[in-house]
Amino acid sequence: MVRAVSDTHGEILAAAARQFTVTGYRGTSLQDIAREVGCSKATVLYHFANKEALLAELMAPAIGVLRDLDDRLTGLTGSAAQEVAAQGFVDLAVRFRREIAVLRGEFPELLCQPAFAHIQQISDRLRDALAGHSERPGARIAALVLLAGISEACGEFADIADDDLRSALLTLVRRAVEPVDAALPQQPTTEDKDS
Amino acid sequence: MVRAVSDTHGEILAAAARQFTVTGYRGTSLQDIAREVGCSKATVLYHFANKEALLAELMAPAIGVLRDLDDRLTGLTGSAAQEVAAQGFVDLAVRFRREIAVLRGEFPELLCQPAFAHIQQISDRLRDALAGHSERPGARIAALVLLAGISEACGEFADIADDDLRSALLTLVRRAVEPVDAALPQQPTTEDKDS
DNA sequence: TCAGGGTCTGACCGATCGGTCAGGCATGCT
DNA sequence: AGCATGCCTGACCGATCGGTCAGACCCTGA
Repeated sequence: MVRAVSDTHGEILAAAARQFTVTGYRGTSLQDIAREVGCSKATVLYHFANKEALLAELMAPAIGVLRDLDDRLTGLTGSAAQEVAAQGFVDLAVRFRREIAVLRGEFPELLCQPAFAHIQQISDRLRDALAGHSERPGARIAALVLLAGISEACGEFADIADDDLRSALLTLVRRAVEPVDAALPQQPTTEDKDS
Repeated sequence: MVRAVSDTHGEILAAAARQFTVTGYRGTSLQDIAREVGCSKATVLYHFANKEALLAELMAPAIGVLRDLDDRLTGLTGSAAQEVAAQGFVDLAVRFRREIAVLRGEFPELLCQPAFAHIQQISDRLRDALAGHSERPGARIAALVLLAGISEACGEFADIADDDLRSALLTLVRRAVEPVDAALPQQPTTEDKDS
């Protein structure tokens, strides 16, 4: 039967999402969330086992998409990996701007928790793919800067439509990433690494 | 008289720098810092008025250089502003990787405090300069992503020499930034949304 | 009518936070 | 000797954190 008389669970989730994006995970207390919802802190902890579980449920969709992207990257190398990584990550960042913004600055601590332990490895693989699996410092630096910058920045463009932001970010990434294939005729680098 | 028998003040500063970069400002307690130094928490608060003062003294050199860069940007427009902003910020980011990493994720809250209130405005001007003072969303997005990404990423390259990191970042920025002059001033923009 | 389960709450807990304070302990000056 | 000063500390404070718990308040089905 329809039980939508009061969707407290959903309201808590929504309030947490709002506040996490503004003040961060650690910077938001269960009290703050309860106050916005208009319930008690105990009610928040009735609907969610603990604060971490609240965050986990909030991030679940984004993490699912991230995992899908990770799967699609397996086996790809060179510019193919770069293009899939670029498109996939930009799309993910745009769609889940808010969720990504939640993690702003709290990655190191959050990744230690079991619920998010695997994200570090996925994002490492994503960075490698965006660098075309190149070992050149320039490629690795560019990939890291782009991933970090997009994660950090996409939360600030709440006023830009998804499609516009996506195309702008995609052209930026394509322009900024070191082309791994086309770089070969350019110049022989000091160390020769073939992929 | 040289009284360098025990430079507790400096030791506290060094320990705070180390811990802030690892666990962040909020994530590091005065107790943690005192433990690493080998003194009591009260000693930390004897040498520094409060936790914020500790952070302020830690960031002072970086903030000074940032202010200098801001001064050098006044009056510059177009590609000249872009180039000065790029060189200045990359140099600053490389020299003060650790200090910048401290602010990771705590910008919104820290900038509310009076000691750091002006940084937001400076970084806004820096972003505008890197965008060549263009109003195009693409230029603004690229500038923001680059600034955020470099800030976020430069702390992770502790193993790369300053000169190498600087040149890599500079080529990345020059490649990624939207050239403002090449698009010639006031183009009728036959197609601005279409791509 | 009553039993029972889902929902919600105030009161409370231990831990930790940043910060205060009175005083101990050297050292150097008069 | 007496005193001042700089450095340091343990004990303590109020506030806040995440989390627990017994019980109140529905609503529904028997």
